[in-house]
Amino acid sequence: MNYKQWLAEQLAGKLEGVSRETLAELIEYPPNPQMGDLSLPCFKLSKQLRKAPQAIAEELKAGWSGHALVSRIDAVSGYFNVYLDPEQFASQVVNEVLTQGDRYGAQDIGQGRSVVIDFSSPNIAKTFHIGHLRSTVIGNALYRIFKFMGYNSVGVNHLGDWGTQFGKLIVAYKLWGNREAVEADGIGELQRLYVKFHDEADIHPELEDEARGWFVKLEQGDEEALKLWRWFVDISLKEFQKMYDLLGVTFDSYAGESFYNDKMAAVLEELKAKQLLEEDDGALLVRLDDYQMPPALMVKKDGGTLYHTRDVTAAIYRKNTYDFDKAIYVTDAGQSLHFKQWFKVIELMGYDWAKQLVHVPFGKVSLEGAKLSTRKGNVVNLEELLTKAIEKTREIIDEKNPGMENKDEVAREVGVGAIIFNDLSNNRIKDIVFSWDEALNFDGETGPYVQYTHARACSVLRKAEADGGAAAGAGALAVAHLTNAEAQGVLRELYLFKERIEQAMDRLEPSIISRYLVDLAQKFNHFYHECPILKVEDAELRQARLALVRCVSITLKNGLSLIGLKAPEKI
RNA sequence: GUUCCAGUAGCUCAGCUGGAUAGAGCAACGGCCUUCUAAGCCGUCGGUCGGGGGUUCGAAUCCCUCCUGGGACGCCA
Repeated sequence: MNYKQWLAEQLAGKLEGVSRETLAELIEYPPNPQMGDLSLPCFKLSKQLRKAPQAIAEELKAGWSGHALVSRIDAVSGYFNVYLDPEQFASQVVNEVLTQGDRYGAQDIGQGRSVVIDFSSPNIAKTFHIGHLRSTVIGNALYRIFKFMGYNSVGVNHLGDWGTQFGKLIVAYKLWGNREAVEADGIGELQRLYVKFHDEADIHPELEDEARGWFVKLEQGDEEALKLWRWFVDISLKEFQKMYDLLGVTFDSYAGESFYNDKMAAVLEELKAKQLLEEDDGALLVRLDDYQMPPALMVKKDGGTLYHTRDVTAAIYRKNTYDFDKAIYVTDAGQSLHFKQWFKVIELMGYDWAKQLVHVPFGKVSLEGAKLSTRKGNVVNLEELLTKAIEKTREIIDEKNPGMENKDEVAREVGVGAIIFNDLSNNRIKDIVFSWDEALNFDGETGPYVQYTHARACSVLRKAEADGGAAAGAGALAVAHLTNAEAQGVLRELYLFKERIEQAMDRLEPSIISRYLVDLAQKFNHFYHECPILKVEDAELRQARLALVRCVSITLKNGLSLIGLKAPEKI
């Protein structure tokens, strides 16, 4: 149930010329419960109605004919405040959560339309480090959120699997590498070869020519080059897959840069035919002066294509393949101009779906002030980070819950959860300075805190069942008992879930969910501490509180799942 | 130089796109486990919302300007 909409309907017609839609937009939640559950600030209506805000509020109060859901109304300094009946509210929220279960919060806004989400997109033969983590976890969360909202999410991992670096890698491998070492150490060895190439090329510049030569061979389909390239890709993907498995991330397509090699020529032809291409110093570009942007380079002097070319090509391909309603690109904010440029190119090509393209930028990750750089070795390897988080979790479990059965699994879910949550807990646009202490801190507003709260709720429910009482479902009739401040605080939070997911989707901001989960967990922990559940004598009250605990466990689990975290029942 | 983004408590951040007394967590200090998981709860301390103008009933939020930090700006992605 949507209370803003509901109240708007109740008030519609009471004020001349003010529509239900206008009211729905104006209605808000007061900052604290003493001021009610819903409120209509009358200031904006003041001009239109030519009355003082307080007079409008009074008028609404006087004209209020009462409603079963409402226990009290008031007009206070220009606000029309509505106090919901606590029993009705409790009953309605609890029923809704229990009935919908793991679908609580879901909607069908998308109605099956497709959203293509381009995320993660690591470079082949390079370490998967914390710099790639952001795109991966933000993209994954959006993927899940859109799905929950009725969209057909399509996850695309646009692999960096093409480019001159493969020429270098082939040269380095042939000169200094061997099969055993690469098979043993995977990306680590490939990276070592790549670094060695650069060191050697400083002394022997002719290596660069050789590398260029091998890349040309690769482009022309030379069998040896292709074979090596495929091998490098396979090895890298295998290692990436390990990370994706740990993180619980999946993709529907791994079509990366190489996939578009044979599709760019047609797009260039199209650009030419549409008279958008201009030659400048041997290069081909699309002028964007009219839009206050530098030109988009499409073809280099040497005939090579660029990432503008590839992105335009990929977008057209994806539109044709998936017929998306929206195409989302999750990359760091440094690429904002690039996206603005090629989105404009799509528009200039006459495609009205240009407005369906969105860039979702996020802030930089730095390491205690220094920029992350693979070449300088100034990176935090994601595998190392996850391993440490899992180990630390395992230690805490061994200390606090040594008798637990599936310790390894839980340690993995909580350790990885801590890392994911840490990355999603503030606005994506904010820069992050990575700190081991912070990433491995499990107190306060963290993933483990939310997971712990969920496990705690589950524990209560488990014990209730063991006591022979039916913990679930049956609480509906007695929930009228949930009228104290602590329970109402939890209920209010539970109610907000649906709205928060919608916001997270509209703003493409997973942190809204993370924040929400912390809020809900805090409210629940407060309730848990203040209100005995299993120990209350009154059977109905006990039943009602158990139902509320059930609702919290359901909602926490649903929310955690939306941002890619597991919700173990024991921690 | 042009342009984009950020600036809120000692630190990390929320603040529902203009509403009621600016909220959390961390750190510090003080309480709470013979009782449902202490990865928890309660309390104390902590703020000229970067500065200055403006818009209006009302501004952390919108506009202008300045300051500070970061990013982007034709053949890398």
